[in-house]
Amino acid sequence: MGRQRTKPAPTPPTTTRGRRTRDGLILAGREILEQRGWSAFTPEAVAQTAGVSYGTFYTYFESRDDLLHHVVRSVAGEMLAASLVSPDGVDDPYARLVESNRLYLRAWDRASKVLRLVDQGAAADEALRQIVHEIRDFYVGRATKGLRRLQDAGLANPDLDPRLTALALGSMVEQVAHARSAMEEPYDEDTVVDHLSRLWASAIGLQGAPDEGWAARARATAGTASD
Amino acid sequence: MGRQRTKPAPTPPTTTRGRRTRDGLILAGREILEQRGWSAFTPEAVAQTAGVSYGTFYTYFESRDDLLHHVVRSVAGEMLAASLVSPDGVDDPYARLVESNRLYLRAWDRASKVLRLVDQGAAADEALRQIVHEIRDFYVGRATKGLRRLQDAGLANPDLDPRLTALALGSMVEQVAHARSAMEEPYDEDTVVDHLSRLWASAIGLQGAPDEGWAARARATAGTASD
Amino acid sequence: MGRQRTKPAPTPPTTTRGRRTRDGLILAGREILEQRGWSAFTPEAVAQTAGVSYGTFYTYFESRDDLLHHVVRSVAGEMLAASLVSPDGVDDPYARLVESNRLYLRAWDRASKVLRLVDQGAAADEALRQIVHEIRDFYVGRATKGLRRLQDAGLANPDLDPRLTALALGSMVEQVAHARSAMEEPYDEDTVVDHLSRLWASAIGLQGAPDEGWAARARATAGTASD
Amino acid sequence: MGRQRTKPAPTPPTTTRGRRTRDGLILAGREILEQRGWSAFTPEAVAQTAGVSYGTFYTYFESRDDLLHHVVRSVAGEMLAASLVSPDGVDDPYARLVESNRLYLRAWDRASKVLRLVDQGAAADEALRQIVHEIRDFYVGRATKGLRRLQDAGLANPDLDPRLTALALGSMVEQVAHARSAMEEPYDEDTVVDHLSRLWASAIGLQGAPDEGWAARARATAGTASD
DNA sequence: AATGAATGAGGATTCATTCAT
DNA sequence: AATGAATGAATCCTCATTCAT
Repeated sequence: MGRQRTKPAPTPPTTTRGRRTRDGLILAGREILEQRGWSAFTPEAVAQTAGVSYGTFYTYFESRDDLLHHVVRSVAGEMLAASLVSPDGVDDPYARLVESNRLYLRAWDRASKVLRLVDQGAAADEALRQIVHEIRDFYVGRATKGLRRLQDAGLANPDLDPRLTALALGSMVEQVAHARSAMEEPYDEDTVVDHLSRLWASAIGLQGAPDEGWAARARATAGTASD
Repeated sequence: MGRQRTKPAPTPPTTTRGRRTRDGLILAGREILEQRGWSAFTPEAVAQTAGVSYGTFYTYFESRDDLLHHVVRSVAGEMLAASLVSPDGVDDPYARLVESNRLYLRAWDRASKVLRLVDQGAAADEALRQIVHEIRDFYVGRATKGLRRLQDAGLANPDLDPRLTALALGSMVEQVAHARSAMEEPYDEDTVVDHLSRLWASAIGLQGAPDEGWAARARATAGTASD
Repeated sequence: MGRQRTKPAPTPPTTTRGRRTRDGLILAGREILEQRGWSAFTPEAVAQTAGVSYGTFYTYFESRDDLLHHVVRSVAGEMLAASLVSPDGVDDPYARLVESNRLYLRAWDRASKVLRLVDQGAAADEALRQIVHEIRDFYVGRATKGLRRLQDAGLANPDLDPRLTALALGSMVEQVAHARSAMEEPYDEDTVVDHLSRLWASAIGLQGAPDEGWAARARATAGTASD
Repeated sequence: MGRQRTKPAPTPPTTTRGRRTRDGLILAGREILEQRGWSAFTPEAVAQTAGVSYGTFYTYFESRDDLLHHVVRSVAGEMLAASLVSPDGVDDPYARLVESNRLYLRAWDRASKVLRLVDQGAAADEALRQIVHEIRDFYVGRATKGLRRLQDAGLANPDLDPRLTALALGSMVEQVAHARSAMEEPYDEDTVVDHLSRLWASAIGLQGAPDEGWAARARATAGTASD
């Protein structure tokens, strides 16, 4: 009796061809967001980039926002993948830090463009903003735990609030990743990872980190000089 | 013959009332950008928020992008003001670092929302993106010079690339400012400034910084323990 | 904090010009519905018929359905007006019946096209269908009361269910009005009103109605014949 | 040269299975029109309701309008069947009237939804509207002939125009059928048929009809009262 | 200066129909 | 004969901007 009024809600494709088209659209959408920004993210542009016709877009997505959801989820998935890879096989804390920073730098590099659009309120969708927050929380949470472990082991400065410190140093990585991708002549990845890791290590007073020696030498020199 | 002027090309207001209306529009535009994002930044919404009628908007601004220019310039001005205030009267490097971080934290807090929109390519206007880059450059440039001076004075780790380090630590402050303003229960400002400053100081190995002692003590303890 | 997401909801015009434009759109919409049916009822066609530009439509109406609401309300208003005019000053029940039928014939004539579209589910809007039902109910309700009064006064057949009878005879008027307007060569109004009234009167056995004599004469004749 | 055929032009199904699928689609189309209106009458919805896949629709029908044709023809067929059943075996005019009204009430009940859609100009197809007119004409024509016969036999009021009267009373039946099917708690069929028949009979002054006596009694009473 | 109505190009979405499998 | 993905013209709606008062 009651009349149906909800849109058919595009069904997931059943055939291989369908899945390929759909994935192509998501990928195209992501590329457009990354390279040309929100204002270029139109169904028409996405369809064209994916090499399909205009209406095909709506065979797979309810709306432009629906595609955005899928793109964001795809990006979020990559970020989380970067977190999980982080190898526990390595013993040396500094080496692990370097590895972790490299992964995150890469992950944020690709992700930040898309995630910030959402953050900026491009789409008026609370659920999306939630996803972005969760990613940051996950990232910071991981770093917080790592720092706390080091502090407990007496390998890092115990006077730092682990969470706030993790937030600050994680922020550093995120924003550097973003800034780097906007540069005309970006710093070389190794250089950036090296610096970020050394700064991070020194900031938390990590025992056995590369720049650890400098302070001692400096004090020694200063002592000599002042004598 | 006579010059053909399609558009009246809004003249700067001559009366006090005019100036007040104009400033009100700029302020309204800024508030909307900060609180509701780019998609809410419509001439109609701005006019309504400023409490004037729809058409009045175009009495003062050529276009929506024109207003955006003014908003961005206003924000940029605040950022630069924060830089200039930076007190040279203080002698202690760490104290100056704290003061500087506090000012930037505040400045980025307000500015980041607006500047990132531009960064995101909200407006297809190269000139605007230029302004944003200049602000960042100015900020990083200042920090770079400061760091170099410290290195030259033997007060900071000379093995760090000054520019990349300044970029990284400046990024930390910027992103923390942004993250803080998005939090439900933000950290208290003093706490944040304190942590950022200590992390910054430790990261560059600043002589005489609060956490300097920890490394020595840790080594001593470690030495004792291993004996 | 919460972001606003409801459409501005077009404000009623404040100026005379605005009101004129708005009324023109409603009128144009009604004419299109009456003359060219639902499928021709597009914002573009309405605007063009009203002699205004495309976008002006949306200055006054949220959507095509919004305009339909206004059109239906306007039609409904006319139907009700027809009911209220019905003169109580006339004493003779049959004369009043004729007057009433004439008014309803005219009212249904114009209204039926529009109201049936709604009835047919052109717009998926329950509220509209409700309005149509209310009009019919009002009409039938009036006729029901009139019949009951006549029955109580001994002037109409008391064996008839007043409501069902009112529904049936009212239906007759409505459908005749509709059928007439669809004819190539419609019956003349006076003829139709005369017939409807006589049929209605005879159907309820109204005392003093024009055809009352026939039955008696017929019986008399029949009697004579059979004699 | 060879005939160019853009479209395969659906052939009538040769297999039993094919016929069943085709009939299922027509039935599904009809149900959708009756229950959910014109706007829900999409090839997709029809196919889904019939339980076949999307593209199968076009295996059997050239277009949506093609299916509509078939549905209308099916409905029209039922209406005509109702007319033909009308039993000439019954002698009593009133009894025949009752039987006829019952059949038409049922037939219009189902048919009116679909036929009115066409009438409303849902499909921009003149041929369809023609079919609807023919049905009404047939119906009214039958009633006209019946009435004329009664008048000639001295059994009905000869002062009524047979065609206009048939139109009016037929309209009554049609519209009551339609109104009844839209009611929450419809009147019971027997009650409706009884009332429609009595009203019809009284309206034409049918000799020997149930309410005939009332007028005489009323006059008698009135006479007595006035004495 | 101020107002608010008017404009129309641009963008999102629908859906009848076609096509490859 | 059946399937469901692909197509794109047609349509609804938005909103930056212009204009008459």
